Amino acid sequence: MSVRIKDIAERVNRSITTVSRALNGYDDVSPETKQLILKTAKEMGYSPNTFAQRLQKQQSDTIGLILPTFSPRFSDPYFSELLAGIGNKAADLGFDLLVSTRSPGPEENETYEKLIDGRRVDGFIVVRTRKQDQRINYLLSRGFPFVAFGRTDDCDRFSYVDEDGYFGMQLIAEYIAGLKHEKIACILPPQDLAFSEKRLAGLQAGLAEFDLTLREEYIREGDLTQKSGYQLGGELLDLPDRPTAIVACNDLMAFGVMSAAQDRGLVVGEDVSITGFDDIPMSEYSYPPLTTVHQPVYQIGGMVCEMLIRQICEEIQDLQQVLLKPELIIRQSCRSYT
Amino acid sequence: MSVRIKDIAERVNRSITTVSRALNGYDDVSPETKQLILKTAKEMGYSPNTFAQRLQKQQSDTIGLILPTFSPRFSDPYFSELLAGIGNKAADLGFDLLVSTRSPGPEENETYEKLIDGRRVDGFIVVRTRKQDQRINYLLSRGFPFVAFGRTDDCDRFSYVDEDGYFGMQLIAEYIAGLKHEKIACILPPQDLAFSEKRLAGLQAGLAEFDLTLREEYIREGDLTQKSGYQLGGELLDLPDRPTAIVACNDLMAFGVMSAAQDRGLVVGEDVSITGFDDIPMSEYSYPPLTTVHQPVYQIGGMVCEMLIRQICEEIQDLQQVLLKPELIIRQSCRSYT
DNA sequence: TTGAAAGCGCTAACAC
DNA sequence: GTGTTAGCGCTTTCAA
Repeated sequence: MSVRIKDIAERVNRSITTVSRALNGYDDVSPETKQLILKTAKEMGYSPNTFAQRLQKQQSDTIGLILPTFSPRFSDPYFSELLAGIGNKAADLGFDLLVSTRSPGPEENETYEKLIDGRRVDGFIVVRTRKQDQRINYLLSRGFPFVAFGRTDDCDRFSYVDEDGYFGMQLIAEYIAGLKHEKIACILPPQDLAFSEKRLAGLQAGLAEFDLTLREEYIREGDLTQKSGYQLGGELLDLPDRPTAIVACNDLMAFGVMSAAQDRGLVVGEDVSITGFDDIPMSEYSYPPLTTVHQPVYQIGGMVCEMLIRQICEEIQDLQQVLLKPELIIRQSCRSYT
Repeated sequence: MSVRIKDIAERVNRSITTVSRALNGYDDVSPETKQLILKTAKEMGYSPNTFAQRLQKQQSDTIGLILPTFSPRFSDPYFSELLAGIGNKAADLGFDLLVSTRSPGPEENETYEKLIDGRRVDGFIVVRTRKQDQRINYLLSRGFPFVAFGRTDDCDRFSYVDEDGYFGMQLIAEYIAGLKHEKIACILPPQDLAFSEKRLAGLQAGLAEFDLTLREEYIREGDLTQKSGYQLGGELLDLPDRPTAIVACNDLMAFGVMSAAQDRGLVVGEDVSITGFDDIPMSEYSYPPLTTVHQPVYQIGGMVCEMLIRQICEEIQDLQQVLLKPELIIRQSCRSYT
């Protein structure tokens, strides 16, 4: 039913080799033959069988992305944007994108293993890196190509793109401290994530410039969802000596905190100041609009993807390590403490 | 470097045929041989070359999903949840998921064509259906397997899962009308989308039960983003004879409308009532929490995926058409008009 | 119960 | 410039 190279060969009375060469643009085919072949191929509606090509070439022209889905309700605007960035770039460069969704854990590792063993992908993009990242260790141990979005505790052995979360939180800290807040609370990402301690450290460093420290009781650890922001923000706000500013380590949690504050009759940006991190589109339309740190997620997706593909094609050998300087986006969720 | 069936064959002194049969669980292999082969395969760390299998079997065990990304900043929590639903189900059933991201238009169609012609996928999941959907017409004309999430103007020729948006909007209408609102505005999805007119019709039908009609000047068409909700909601609120309730056709636009109202010093759920559609997680944490209609997107993703795979495997021949009854989720963004 | 051989559709080394 | 041939790794007839 579908046209093969052989069919074309028979039609033009040439060998399949010649057809193959013409199709692949080799120049050891006479112009006339080439013309003829190209023309008939088009007429017959030929298109190559991808799997035959891949089997022969021993490469899949496919990159893998395994999304860590924490909850069943994996509804994260951040990831859909990242996906678009990766997907569009991959398509531009002629690569397929194979996506798997697994929750972190042993099953996740098996998925990596399976894809490698079945030779189904040429490389991976690893997202949401952990401090000690078994996925990365595994990939490293097998010498399999990958690029990470994010660093780890030990990241001089692989290529990555990351945003400088330390610096980003420093900006937040300076901003909040500049607003004269002193009772500052923080809701951290899960501790095992690589960016968790960097953000905390940045916050502390920024605060230190103003001779401020973060009180132990003001630190909480969330899971990056609105729900946990709501819960932990509530706890913080119910403290006898309530913080006047709450720094959430991502926008989603910040929205949860806002909601908790509003439930308690507090006006966000008046009675309590709240900040986020990521600058997802929603943060421009929350009430009040959220002060946060921007991450160019779409572009990062594109960069990571391109780096990986170049690595696969061996256009680059060296490690590439990119650290982006984030930008503070001031909106209306904070005000000066008086 | 990687183990092939041939290597195992040599090791156990059997033909590759026998090895293949043992590995594939055929029962015309003696138990001992089978044991031996399985054992050595494991020892040698054998795993089959996917592309060789696929070439031979003439099927890809892969389903395709082409996400329509409207804006470069494709940040839609709805889709990440859908993706998780599809992805997890696909993995469970042993299928790969190939994801492409393209903005609607000619390029999008080429992507479908390319994947089919290269025999890279066995079927597609089509999302965000249009009234006249060229993607679906194309797939139908080629007789290529697919299942749609959503209907079209002419949808008795293919399998789909859809939520009954007509009914959903009826619920909204009845709720709003029951709250004594009369000046009710509506922000529709883009007209070319299939669910657009269904939602409008449902709204009108629900209103009609209360002898209410939708005024022409109160109808707007958005693009499903917060931004357009903000813009159009603003227009509506600036009307000399301002509506008292604004029905947005998805949650994201509803958030935009809320933000526009708040910018104008209006209290949402007091001065103006606002509703959404989808019930994305954010709608529970907006200020105020949003009254909306629930869509079980994760489950829908799973259903659609399973239907497609059954269709591919020819376990089902008949068309499957599922229409889900939605549920109204009442939160705090509306109040009785007095 | 096993094996030889053909073939899936393509590429490439080599010879002419 | 073109064709012959082998081979990518696997499955599956067919014959023994």
